[in-house]
Amino acid sequence: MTAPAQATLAVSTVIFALRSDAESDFKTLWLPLVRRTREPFHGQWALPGGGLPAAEELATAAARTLRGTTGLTPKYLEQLYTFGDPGRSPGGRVVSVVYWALVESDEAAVAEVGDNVQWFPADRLPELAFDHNRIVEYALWRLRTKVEYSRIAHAFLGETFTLAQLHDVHEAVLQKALDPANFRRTIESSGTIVDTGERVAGTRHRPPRLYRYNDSVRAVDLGPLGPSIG
Amino acid sequence: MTAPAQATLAVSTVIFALRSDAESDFKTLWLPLVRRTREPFHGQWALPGGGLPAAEELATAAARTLRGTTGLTPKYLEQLYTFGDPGRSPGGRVVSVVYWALVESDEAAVAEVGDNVQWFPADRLPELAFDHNRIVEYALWRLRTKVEYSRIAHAFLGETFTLAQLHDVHEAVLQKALDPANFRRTIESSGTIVDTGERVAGTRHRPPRLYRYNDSVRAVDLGPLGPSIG
DNA sequence: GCAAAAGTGTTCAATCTACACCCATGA
DNA sequence: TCATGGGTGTAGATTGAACACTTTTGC
Repeated sequence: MTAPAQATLAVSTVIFALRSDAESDFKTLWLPLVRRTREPFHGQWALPGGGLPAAEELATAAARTLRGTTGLTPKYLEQLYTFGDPGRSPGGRVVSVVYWALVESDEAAVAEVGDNVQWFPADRLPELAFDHNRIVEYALWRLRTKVEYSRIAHAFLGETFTLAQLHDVHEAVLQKALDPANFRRTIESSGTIVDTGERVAGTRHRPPRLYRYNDSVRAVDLGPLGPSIG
Repeated sequence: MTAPAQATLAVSTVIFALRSDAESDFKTLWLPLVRRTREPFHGQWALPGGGLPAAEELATAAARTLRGTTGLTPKYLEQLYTFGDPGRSPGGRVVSVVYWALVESDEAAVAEVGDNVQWFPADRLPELAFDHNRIVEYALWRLRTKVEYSRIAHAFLGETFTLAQLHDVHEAVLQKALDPANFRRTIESSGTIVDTGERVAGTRHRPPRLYRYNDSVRAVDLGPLGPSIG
């Protein structure tokens, strides 16, 4: 008997950014997809990714893919799940280690990047190649769950940010209104942000404080594996 | 240039059971390890597992390994993490998809199984092969975290159980005392267990009720991927 | 002063925690 | 009837949601 071919190993990444959306009061989640240039699923949209180079870390491969697709660097990157059903890829088994990432929401970067890369709103995706629709749904669930108990929303923002901006990010991700007063107290008492002492000038109302993320609490978000994940 | 060999895919499983322990008031967590019969790490203890057969589901491979090692069937099985550092295995890269499982704590089954399989207390392990000590630590963290917000502890018990038994499992996993009165109310109001109407006779005190796990809430434990995982 | 958003205070209800106490059985 | 664990009640503390209110700026 002939030994069946070993499964192929691939790394894919679900990349989230926030963007203003004409169809919604909230900002909404967007993600970049790449058009497949060969079979199977030729011409359909798929998650960015590819085979795993022999000497590359899994997380590094995910970050490289992300940079190659969007030109951006992930502000947050975490392993999501490994999908390996024998039938998920017609024509040869592929086991995909999937990561999910948050990137800073620069409006310019979320524009069209090229013919074969395009950003889509996460809740209005076309039919994707392979089982990628299911993967994105799971990534969305993880993002929404984690935003509630962890403090990762700042990854959508720049180095410093106002509480109102962070508030808007939480609202956009969770798709529900959050009381600004209670939100402020919850975040402040969590110790995850630090007052920079600066304020934003030039608004036509009371100038808000600028905060910075407190790096010393990051490890908690990921559990024991945290420190080793970029 | 020669293309470097593709990484090898393996599936390993961290298997937890509860067992009485002379050195502790609580029951403690034990897990089975297998002695390696070849290099690398020849003679050292390692997590049960092996290469992924070409046509086998990941979770099925984990369950098969579990059965082969312990003769038991998992009451709970979930993917833990995929470990793929290029340097984690001397002599050829191995990417390991690791599962964790809970099995019913039959004292007999947790006895010595053979020369090359042995159960160890989870917090007093020898130095294991590869990065397996780190993997077990992560699995322990996941188990303890998940017992608090999910209701998986019943997987250590039989079909029916008393609240005192479930209480003892929680105490053993979390390694701290839990008020029996409050524990009862928390579990009862969660809707995860159902009163069978039966009681345990023959105790020399008030006979406790027997409960059964409520299957209809299981899906919540695993999120959107739940239903497809055995 | 006025509009607008920043930021604070306060109330009420829900939940958690600790612990007192009653119940049902075997010996 | 007593010892033992099963099971219930309840007061106080903590947390969370709702919303009125005060502050600080630009115009």
